[in-house]
Amino acid sequence: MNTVSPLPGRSDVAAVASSVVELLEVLWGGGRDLVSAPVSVSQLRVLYVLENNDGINLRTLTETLDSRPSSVSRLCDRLEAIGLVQRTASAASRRELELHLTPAGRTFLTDLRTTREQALERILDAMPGADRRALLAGLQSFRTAALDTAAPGASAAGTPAGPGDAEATRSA
Amino acid sequence: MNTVSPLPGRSDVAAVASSVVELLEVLWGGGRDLVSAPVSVSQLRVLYVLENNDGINLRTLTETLDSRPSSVSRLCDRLEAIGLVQRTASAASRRELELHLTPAGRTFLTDLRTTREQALERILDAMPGADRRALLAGLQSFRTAALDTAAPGASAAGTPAGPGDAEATRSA
DNA sequence: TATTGTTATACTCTATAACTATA
DNA sequence: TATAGTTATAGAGTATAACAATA
Repeated sequence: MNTVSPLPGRSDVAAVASSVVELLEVLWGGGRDLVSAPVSVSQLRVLYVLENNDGINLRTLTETLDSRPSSVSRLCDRLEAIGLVQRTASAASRRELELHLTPAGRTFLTDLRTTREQALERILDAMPGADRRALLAGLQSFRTAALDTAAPGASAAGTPAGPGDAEATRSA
Repeated sequence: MNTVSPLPGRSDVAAVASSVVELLEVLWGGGRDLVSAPVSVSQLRVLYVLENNDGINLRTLTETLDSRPSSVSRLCDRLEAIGLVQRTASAASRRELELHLTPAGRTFLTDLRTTREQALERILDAMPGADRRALLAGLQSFRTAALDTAAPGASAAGTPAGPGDAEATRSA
C-alpha cells in the first residue's frame, strides 16, 4: 500500500472531484478562469449545460443558468463567434432556436477536464492513500446527495458519466 | 449511529468543505454571487485576503489576487464605499497605503460562512454518517496537500482556524 | 395577448497604458 | 530612475427595459 503507482482509482478521485467542482460552479455560480481557458467562466457554464442538454432554446438555457435572456444571448454571440456553439432554427417553433455544442466545443470541454484532473492529481499525489480513498467515497456520496437535494430533476452539470459512478448522475 | 442529531462533527464537515471551496476560489479564481452576497466574487476575494493579511498594501494584494493594480484599486474603491474595507496611510512609506477590513467587513465574512455552512449541512444531512466521516477526513487531507503543494508560503484563503484543524493552515 | 429572442443602455470587473507622487 | 497608487480607456459580463417576430 504505497503512495506512488499501483494505487486504486487515483484518477477516479480526480474525475469525481472535478465533477463535484463543476457541480458547485453551476450550483453556486461559477469559478473564474480556472486553468488557462480561452473562454470565461460564464461561457464555460453555457458549455456545461449544452453538453447535457443539446438543442435547448435560449429561454431554457437562461433559466438553467439563473440569468437573463439578454445576457445569455450575448454569451451565445461570443461563443458562436469563437466556434464553440451553434444556433440553429427550431423545428418546433419559428420563434425559437436550438443551441448546440460544436465538435470544437466538445473537444474544448474534454481538454479542460483533462487539464483539471491533472492539476488535481498533483495534489492527490501528496495525500496518504487512505485519505484519498476516504475522499473518493465522501465526494461520491456528497455528489449524490447534492444532486438529490439541490437539483431534483435538473441535469445541469456533472460529467456525463464519471468513472466511479454507481448512483444517480441525474436523478430524474 | 443515526443520521439526525447526535452526529460527530457534522458542522465540522461543513466548515472544512467551505474552507476548501474558499481555497479553490482563490486558487482557481473565484465563484460568482455564491449566496445572496451584496458583494461580488472579486470583492469577496479581496475580503478573504485582507482577513488573513491585515494592513497589506495594494501591490501585495494585487499579486496575491494575480490581478492588476488598476483593477484592485477600483475594487477597493467600491469596497471602501460600502464600508467593508478601509485605506489608511502607511507608516513605512508615504507612497504606500495599508488596507484593512472594517468591523463590518469581518461581520460580513462571518455571516457569509454561516450561510454557506448551513447550505452545505442541508446536503450533508442526506449523506450516510460513514460517508460524511470519510468526506471530512478526505477533505482535511486534501486541504493540507493543496496548501503544501500549490501555495507554499502563501496564506491567501482558508478560514483562519477551522474546527477540525490539526495541520498546517498556513505552512510558512 | 403571451412568448422567444434581440437590441439599447448602464454598471461592474478586468486589463494596458499613461499619469502623479514618492523613494 | 524605479516604485506605489491612481486615472484614462476599452472589452467582457450582467441586468432592466424596450423592441421585433411569432404563436
